[in-house]
Parts: sequence; C-alpha cells; structure tokens
Amino acid sequence: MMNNIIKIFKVLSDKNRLRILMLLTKNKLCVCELRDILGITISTVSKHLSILKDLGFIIDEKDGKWVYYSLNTASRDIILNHLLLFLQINLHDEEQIKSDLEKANRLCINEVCKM
Amino acid sequence: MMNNIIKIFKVLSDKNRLRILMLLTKNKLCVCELRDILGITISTVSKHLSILKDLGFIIDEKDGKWVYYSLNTASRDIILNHLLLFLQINLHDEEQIKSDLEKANRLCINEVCKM
DNA sequence: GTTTAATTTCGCTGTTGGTCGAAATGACTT
DNA sequence: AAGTCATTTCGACCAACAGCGAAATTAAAC
Repeated sequence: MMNNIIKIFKVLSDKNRLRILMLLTKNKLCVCELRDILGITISTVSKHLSILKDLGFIIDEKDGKWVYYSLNTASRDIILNHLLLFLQINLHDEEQIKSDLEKANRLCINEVCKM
Repeated sequence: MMNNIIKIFKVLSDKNRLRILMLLTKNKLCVCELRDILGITISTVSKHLSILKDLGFIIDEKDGKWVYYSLNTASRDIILNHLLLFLQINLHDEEQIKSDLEKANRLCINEVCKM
C-alpha cells in the first residue's frame, strides 16, 4: 500500500504527465497529437504514457495505425480516482492546462474529433 | 499552483518522509529520536525534516539543545491538509507505520514524553 | 511484398535526489 | 571559555529519471 502510494506520487510529480492526465480527462488523443500539444519528442510522450498506463491511470485503444489514449474511467481503484479528482479540482484553472485543452480542441475540430 | 502541486508530490514520494509525517501526526519528536526509529543517519533525517518544513507540512520548536518537530496543524493550506488526511487514511493500517508508532511510544514512555 | 506512417523500445546524456561522513553551527554545562 | 551534545550544512557518491535520437516494431496502403 505505502509503496504503491509512493509510486503514484512519483508518477504524478512530473509536469508533462500531469498535462497528459488533464488532457486525457477531456479528450481521447493519440501519441502524435500529444506530442504536438506538449512540444516534446514522441519517444518521451510514449514513455510517459506507458508509465501512466502501468499504474492504471489511462487506457489505450488501437485504431489502425494510431493508438488512442484516454482516462481509465472504469477503474475501481479508490486511490487513483481520488487523486484524479484532486487534480481536476486543483488544476482546472491553471493557465498551462487551459491552453493545452484549447489546443486539443482545435486539433479535434480540424480532424473531426472521434469523441 | 501546478508547480506547487508537483513539489508536494515530489516531497511525498519518499518512504522515509512519509514515515516521518505519520510519526509526527501522533508525536512530537526530536531529530535523534527520528533517527533511532527510522534507522538512517542524523544528517539524512535533518535534510528530510527541512524539506518537509519548507513546504509547510511540519514546524519545529527549540527546547534547549533539542529541536522538536511536529505536524503543522495550524496550516490553512487546503492542499496540504487534504493530502495529510489522505495519507492518514491510507497509511493507517500499514505495518511499517504501525511499527514506527509503537517504537515512538516506547521512546516516549522511557523518556517521559513531553506531549 | 514493399513502402509509408505511427508507435515503442533502446542506448545514451545530463540532472535530480537520497544517502553518508565530516565539518560547522548552536546551545547548554561546568 | 572550554567542553559536550544535538543539529545543520557541506561535499561527495550512487541511483533513478526525464529527455533525446536512432533503431525496431506494428499496421495500413499501394
């Protein structure tokens, strides 16, 4: 339990992972869309996604050549759900997060978002 | 805000700091008592304490040669209070934590605890 | 099957962070 | 003021980690 909580805190103490989590709260996005929004290399994005997935925060869904990621809303893990809610409440007004979400919306409009 | 949350998560993603926080939730302890309970060097304990203090989790109180640390129960910081409560709920039954608290109790009995 | 495109994995680099021992600081005692 | 004890600071070490580019993998399209 303690070791799990420590792992979760570690995973959440990275800016890009928090940005990804907040993006996936509202959108279903593929790796290259996240790369465009975050402005980091695709290999780094992929690594962050695998870390978030390992802990159960997000799930992936293959669609042709693309892999779409979204929040694991079906999770029964109380700790994960609690911390996700905590983040949503406390990062909702953050400029960086709002800007990220606007970028995601523009991407979805351009590409006929599948949500 | 986001940077602050990241800092807090970083601080909480260390086993010894969590153990210290849980110990100070129930006890007022000095550095050498924490060293005895945690089994790490005094310089390491001191560093962890300064990190926890910088973020507002704990306060110190000088008493002669000793420096006693305790939880900053007067904090008005919603984030800190929320996460402390979260930890208390989720680490309460952890073996390591229970064992630490027992050790602290024994120390307090031996030395006529000042609480 | 070959090509093309998206993603993951791998190897590397620079940075951060936990730990220790030793030195420095602070505070009481004699 | 000299000595002793608790604590903090300093310097060094090693491990963990975010980041990148290149190679490997996967899947569709031709």
